[in-house]
Amino acid sequence: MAKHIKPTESELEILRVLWDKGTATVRDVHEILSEHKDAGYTTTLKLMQIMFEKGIVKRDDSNKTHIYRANISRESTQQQIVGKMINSLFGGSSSQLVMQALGNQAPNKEELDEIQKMLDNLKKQS
Amino acid sequence: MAKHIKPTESELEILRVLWDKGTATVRDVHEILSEHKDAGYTTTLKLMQIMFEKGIVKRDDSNKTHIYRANISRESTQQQIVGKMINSLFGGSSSQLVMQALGNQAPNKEELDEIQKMLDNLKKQS
DNA sequence: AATTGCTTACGAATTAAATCGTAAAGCATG
DNA sequence: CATGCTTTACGATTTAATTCGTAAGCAATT
Repeated sequence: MAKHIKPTESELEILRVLWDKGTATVRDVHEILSEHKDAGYTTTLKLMQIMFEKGIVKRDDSNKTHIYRANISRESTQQQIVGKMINSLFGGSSSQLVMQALGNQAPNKEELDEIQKMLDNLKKQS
Repeated sequence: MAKHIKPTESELEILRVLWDKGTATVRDVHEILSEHKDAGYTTTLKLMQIMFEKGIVKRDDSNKTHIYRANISRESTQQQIVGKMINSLFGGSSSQLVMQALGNQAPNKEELDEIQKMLDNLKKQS
């Protein structure tokens, strides 16, 4: 079940773009990345080719300019990474992570309500 | 203020031992790590020497067998890593991370209460 | 004092990630 | 069809992290 796929830091940056846009060419991705990072076009290309080989992204290569999309979901990736972090950095205690995140950077009113709702649900079950 | 120190995966494993025990020799650390990982003794030694050069750990070398301790706190390291993750994976929304963590692995009753307390505090402020 | 065992130091090899240069192919336009 | 622009492919280099082999020092034991 667990896909054991661990995107690297750079791969995550690319995935974020693909998750946001749905589909994108190498150039699309590169333009967005280069706002905050400077690496050549072929670097982005190469990374996306490697991601394709790994199965992290899919692509439509029926045209000259290939069109990429993510092949792993944002949610499952978040879950994987958060889960690993809970274990490696918080001794398996998710509440420790929650406290840290809340203390770190407080959410606004709507977000607080959302969290409260989730908390109420969990309380009912326990 | 921000120390811009980014421990690697292996360094984090060592830090966890040091945070737990307070002080430890290379052998102490190695014994614990080798329960779950197999790498030679000198590998652990080398890593800890590098961490010393980087300033991540301190050591008392007044005796032949050096005694190490962490030089960055568990809390600040957690904060740094969680903060980075919120930005890179959750678009800056800490509540998204919180929801993910809670859904991932539900805390027990006491932990839920603790989180509730924290939430109440945040609500008062907003 | 020789042997054994544990320690640190340190160079070197390995592995993995990221970067880039160059070539070849497609396609539009003069 | 030649020129120029954009694309992919791919090998090579660079950089960083991890791993290990070997030497040297020190201390206890024989």
